Order: sequence, then structure tokens, then C-alpha cells
Amino acid sequence: MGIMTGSLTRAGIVDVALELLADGGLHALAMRRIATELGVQQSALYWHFENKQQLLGAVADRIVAPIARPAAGDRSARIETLGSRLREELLRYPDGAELAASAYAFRLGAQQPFQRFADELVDGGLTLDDAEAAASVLVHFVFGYTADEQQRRQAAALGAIEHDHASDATTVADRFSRGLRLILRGVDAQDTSAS
Amino acid sequence: MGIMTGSLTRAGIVDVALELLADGGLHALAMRRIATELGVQQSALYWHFENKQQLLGAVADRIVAPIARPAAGDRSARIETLGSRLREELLRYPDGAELAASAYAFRLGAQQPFQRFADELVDGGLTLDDAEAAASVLVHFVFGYTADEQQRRQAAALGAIEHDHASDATTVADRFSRGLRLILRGVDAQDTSAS
DNA sequence: AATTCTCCTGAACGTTGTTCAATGAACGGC
DNA sequence: GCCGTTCATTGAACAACGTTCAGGAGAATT
Repeated sequence: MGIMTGSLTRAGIVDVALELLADGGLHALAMRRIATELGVQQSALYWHFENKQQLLGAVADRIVAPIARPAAGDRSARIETLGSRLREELLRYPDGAELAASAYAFRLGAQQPFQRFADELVDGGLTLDDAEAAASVLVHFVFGYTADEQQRRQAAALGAIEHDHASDATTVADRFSRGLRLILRGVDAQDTSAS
Repeated sequence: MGIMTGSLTRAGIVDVALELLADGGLHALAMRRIATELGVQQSALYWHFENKQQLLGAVADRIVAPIARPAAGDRSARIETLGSRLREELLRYPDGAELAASAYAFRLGAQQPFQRFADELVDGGLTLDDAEAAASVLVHFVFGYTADEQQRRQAAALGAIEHDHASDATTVADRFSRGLRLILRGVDAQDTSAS
């Protein structure tokens, strides 16, 4: 087991992948481009990652990493800020939500949000089953809603920008908040009705 | 405007697309295969659909079409059966959930579930804003959860079938139901607290 | 010094969605 | 009953993609 590895690293590859993502969205995230940007043959990437999906999984992990930071307040407040922060991180990169959602679905990355929600809920007094059910709802909503929102943002940024009232930044964020609180009400209702 | 069109129809194309989907999943849904199955050049498809995504959108529309059928019971019961039925229809075809979720996200198909949920909720006495927020949560959960579940089913069907207890059909369906009811509790809580 | 293992090169393969000029087939007007 | 126009399809090509694999250079091990 030599300590000396080649100049290529998983972390380094993910670094330039994130740069490419920031610049050109998911479309720019091709193995060829990543390799070219690294000054390397594309086949070199396959020594560090089995395939593209695993690489994207690692990228997704990095995107959602910042939500590890603990949140303050009571249970509902903590989860609401957690959800909002997750949304913000996903919006930070073009196609970030779609990428994370896909990685999450294929179990190749971005699993942290689920764990984070579930832990917070268990901490808040829920049974494991209830916590996981709620975490599942939360994760699917945040990923799905944010991917939805982000895609419309990007479409509007490219095409003729018809300024739909319903797509104002505040309106969209409000709708997200509204959905989040709806779920939290459901969690609370279960909590108060159960022994 | 002649009534006589060529032998190719949007409906006919979607028909064989659904057959291919049923047999080989999303992977088999290639323009070449669809065209071959129809005894036609692949470029012929581009007269009827602008691109592949629009074709997939039409396929997604057909997959979710059966949920148009009205549901019985009170508001919660109607929505719960609506959600369960949507899940069933998505599970009917391999990769059905992923396909519908993608088409929904790109606004190219499968919009009906959202409308259906929203209508039912407005009918149940919610304001339009509340109904749409709840419908958004519902749709994202059903699509996301079902895609998740379906992918794991298919992975288990192919690979070495490690019979995880947590992936029993009943357990998985229970988890879905639990998530659905969690959302419905949130809807009811809002409804009873508001004037 | 010889060998094993790590990491990368270079080239190729097969498949994909999409485009486009050319062409036939059916239609409406005269 | 011919003619121009629109409809519907062919056939071939293009560029891009993920992935594979034999080979080689170089460090680490023995």
C-alpha cells in the first residue's frame, strides 16, 4: 500500500466537476470535459470512479455537504431551516437539485439530507418509523420542488423572459415554505395524537 | 386540411413506446427502436414530435391517465386513494415513476396528477394557494417515493436477490401510506386552524 | 535487481439524439 | 384531368456520449 498516489485524486476530480457544473450545468458535466480540464485522458477517470454515475454521486455529496451544520430552535424550526438550507445549497449550482435528486434516487450520493432529517426528528421525540416516513416526505419534497423551481429559473434565464408573476423569487420561496410547514404540521399532529 | 394522415400517428407511436417500455424499461425507449418497431425510419418520428423529451412526455401522460377516474369518500379518503392509485399506475411499467417524474419536472407531461390533487383539495374546501401547496407536496412525494421504490425493486430483480426485510412489498406499501397520511394530517391541521 | 502493483495513455467501439436535402403521396384549385 | 402546394417519410450523415482495454511508465515491494 504505497502512500504516493498519482496526481489525480477523487477530490480533485470532484473539484473540477463542480467548476464545470457551475459554468455550464449538467450538460457540461461530460467525462471528456472533466478529463480535458484536468489535462488527462478520459479513461484515467475510470480508475478513480467505476462510472459516471458514481462520479456524479460524489459531486452530489459535496453539494449537500454544507447542511451538516447543526440548526437551532425547537424541532419544527430546526427542520424548517434545514429544509431551507438544503434548498439554498441545491440552488447554488445549475441543475444542482436535479443532480442531487438523481444521485439520491440511485443511492449513489446525497443520502445525508435524509439522515439529517431523520436524526433531527428522532431527536425531537418521534419513533424511528415515523421519523423515517417524515424524512422521506421531506427529502422528496425538497428535491422535487427545488429541481422544479430551478429548471424554470434556468429556462426563464435563457428564453424570452416572460415575467410571470407566479415566478417571482419571493413567491416561489413562499410556496416552498408553505409546503415545508404543511409537512411539519403533519408531523406535529401525529406527535400530539400519539401517546 | 386533409383528414387522411400518414400511417404514423402520435397515438400509434406512443402505443409501441409503451410496449417497449413494458418489455425493456427506459433503456429500451430509444428513437431507433421505436422506429424499427414501427417499420419506419427514425427521422420519421421527428415529424410528429419535436424531440425525444416530448415523446416521453406523451408516454408519461398515458401512464398517469387512469387516475382521471373519480374517487369516493371524504376529502382525506379521496386523496389517499388518488395517491395510491397514482403509485399503482406508475409501478405498472418499468421505470414508470422515473419517466413520469422527469416529464413532470420538465413540464412536458404527467401534469394531471397535480391538477387532480389540487382540484380535489379545492373541492374539499381549501383555498387555491393552500391546495396548490399541498398538491405540490403530494405529487413530489408520490413521484419521488415511487421512483425510489421501483428502482430498488428492479435492482433486486436483477442482482443477487438479498431479501432485505425492509423491502417486503407490504412494508414498502406501508411506508408509502404512512407518508401519504402524514401529508394529509398536515392538510387537515391547516384546515381546522384556519377560519 | 527483479517483480508486482499503481496509475495513466491512446485508441477504439458501439450507441445515442438530431438534422436535412431529397422524394413520394395526397390534396385543393382551375 | 393536370398542377402547384402542403403533408409525411426516406436515407444518410453528424457530432457527441460513456465505456473498454491492451499496453506502458514508474514507484513500491521483496
